[in-house]
Amino acid sequence: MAVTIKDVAKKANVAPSTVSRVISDNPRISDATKKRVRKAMEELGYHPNVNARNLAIRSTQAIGVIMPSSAETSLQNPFFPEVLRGIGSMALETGYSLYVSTGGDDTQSFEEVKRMVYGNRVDGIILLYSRRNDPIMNFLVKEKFPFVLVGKPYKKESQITYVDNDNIQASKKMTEHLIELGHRRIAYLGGTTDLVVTTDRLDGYKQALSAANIPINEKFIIHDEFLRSSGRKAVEKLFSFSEPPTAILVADDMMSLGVINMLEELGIECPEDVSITSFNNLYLSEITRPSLTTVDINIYSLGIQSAKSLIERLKAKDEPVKRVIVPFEIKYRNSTRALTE
Amino acid sequence: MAVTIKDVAKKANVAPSTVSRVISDNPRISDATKKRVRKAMEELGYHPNVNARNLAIRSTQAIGVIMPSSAETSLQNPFFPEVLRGIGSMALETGYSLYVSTGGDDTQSFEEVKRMVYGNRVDGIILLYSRRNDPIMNFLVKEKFPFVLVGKPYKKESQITYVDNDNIQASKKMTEHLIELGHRRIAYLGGTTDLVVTTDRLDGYKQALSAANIPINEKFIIHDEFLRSSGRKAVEKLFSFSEPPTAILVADDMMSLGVINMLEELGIECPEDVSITSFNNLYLSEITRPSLTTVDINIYSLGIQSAKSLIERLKAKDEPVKRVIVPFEIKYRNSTRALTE
DNA sequence: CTGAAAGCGCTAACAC
DNA sequence: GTGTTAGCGCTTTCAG
Repeated sequence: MAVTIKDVAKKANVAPSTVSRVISDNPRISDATKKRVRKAMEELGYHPNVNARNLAIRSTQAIGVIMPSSAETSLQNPFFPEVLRGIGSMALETGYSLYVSTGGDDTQSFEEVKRMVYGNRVDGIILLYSRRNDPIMNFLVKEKFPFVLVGKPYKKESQITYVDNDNIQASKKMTEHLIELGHRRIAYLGGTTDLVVTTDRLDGYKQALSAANIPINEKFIIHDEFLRSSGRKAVEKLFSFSEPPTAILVADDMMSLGVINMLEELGIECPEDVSITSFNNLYLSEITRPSLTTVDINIYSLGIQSAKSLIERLKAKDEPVKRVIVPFEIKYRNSTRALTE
Repeated sequence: MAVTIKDVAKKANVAPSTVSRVISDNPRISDATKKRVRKAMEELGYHPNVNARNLAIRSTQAIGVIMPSSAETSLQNPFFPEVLRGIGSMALETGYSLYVSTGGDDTQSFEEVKRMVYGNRVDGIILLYSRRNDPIMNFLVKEKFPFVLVGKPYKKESQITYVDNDNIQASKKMTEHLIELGHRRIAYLGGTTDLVVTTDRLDGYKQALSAANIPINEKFIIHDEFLRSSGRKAVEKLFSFSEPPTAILVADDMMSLGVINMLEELGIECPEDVSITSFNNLYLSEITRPSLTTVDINIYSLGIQSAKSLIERLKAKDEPVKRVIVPFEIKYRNSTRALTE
């Protein structure tokens, strides 16, 4: 087997405990022996065994990251690698490792989480999505296991540390923008209503309409899986009305791509015939045609902040529950235009 | 602390070793005691401590996944979540966990790998990219640490287990398709030549041209970061020739998006003015406009196979080095058309 | 300042 | 079939 702390101890003529202290840079060790021990470590090519260490200190220096169950095509959404990048960079900086669960179906996802929690694999967890009545989140809460949520909790908001954008506000601002451009018939296309982010964005939309005294037309509000053809019917229907929308607020960049594509098949051009606004500011929203007017939600920063909050909590058990709101910024591009009729 | 194997042993009136045997479902334990022990575990809410187990068996049941250093925008490429999904599903099935390194810069990436390897954090590693003279791969080879590569090794091919498509063939086929469509002036746009996949696809392109007796025009071969504006100059130049290309073989779907976008800004339409073929068949290649004629490289399967190969290797130390070639399939869509002039 | 020794929770001979 | 007993490699009192 590999070289252990004992080998180093022997070579440096000290006790294993001394070596251990050198590793953790304990100030009570004389510089002389420190130097000697380090030299021995060097020569032997010693590297501490993390497992043994973790067992002894009952911690793992690892955090678990839970993606939504991959049944959904959602995983192809570049949102995830991007948060991961943020989380990863913070983890690196603080010496934590990343354990990732990519899901499978809901049951498997849950199993993975149990393994992480019960098996002492990770010290804390970051949940990359928020939906109502999520069994995993309920489990984490029940077990009092440290975790932070990326997104807004469906309930028990005050008891859960989470990192989110102000999606209601962002959506409201975006809708107001459309209104300023002269649009009145504005539709909302969102994904599954299970996700809190979807309903938040819907709320913002409604608020803006109400504030502008535009009646809310329930027929203009559609929830569907727009990535697949199933969404086509919905879009077709939307434009079969005698007074179809002149603008659409779409809840996600990937979805927008799909919607624009469907529209084109129906002979409806964006932005000429209909303006589209979107969310997330994925890299591709800039290079798609038309480039998307979209809300930059700062995905990377969501990752950074969530990792930061979790790690703070792990270091100080009594760290208070907190909410971190990452600012958003609207990117004005070419998928919207003023209504001139 | 949590409930341990001893607690269960006591409660079930057996020795800890018996409990351990029940956990691993050792056939030498009578069904009666098995039942009794399981009941005790149930009642106590016992879950084995993975760290302790790992320490005892000197293994971690975890595999490390190394992404390219995230300096590159490449991480926003949905390729990664998709392989991850494949790897994850295989890992789940076999009881392995996933450790992910998201990079940071090259140095940090390397550090992470060392931590994984030396710290005994993972049993094996999957490298998600292949480039020439990659220090990480060299390190892994030198340390004789079990790993598999997604992509083709730059050298020492016979000593490294890897999972890849036949990119040369795929590229050749695609180029032939363009030739059949009547194109003669075909350009190749690829990413950094560091990546083996880039050069493989270039090779296939060249082979097809040569086979068709079309001289290779070096001015038609461009390597650049097409995601950013830097690529624009290259594209502009390409179309400033008196005889510009009528078709372009682009090495990646995301890149194709960017290229089509640039072309449009130059007033060049796809497929009317220029045909474009692409690689990867990301989900978005179907919903972009025009939808992309692209090579489906079966990303998910690349993930599955790489995990499978690694795990086989981990289970049998003497498992031979192997090469797995995942089949590709060309998806014919709307970014290409026959040349009629 | 440093050493000795007792664990952390589990597995794996080796007995019986 | 099941119990006993050493470890796995590291940390951490407690002495000195």
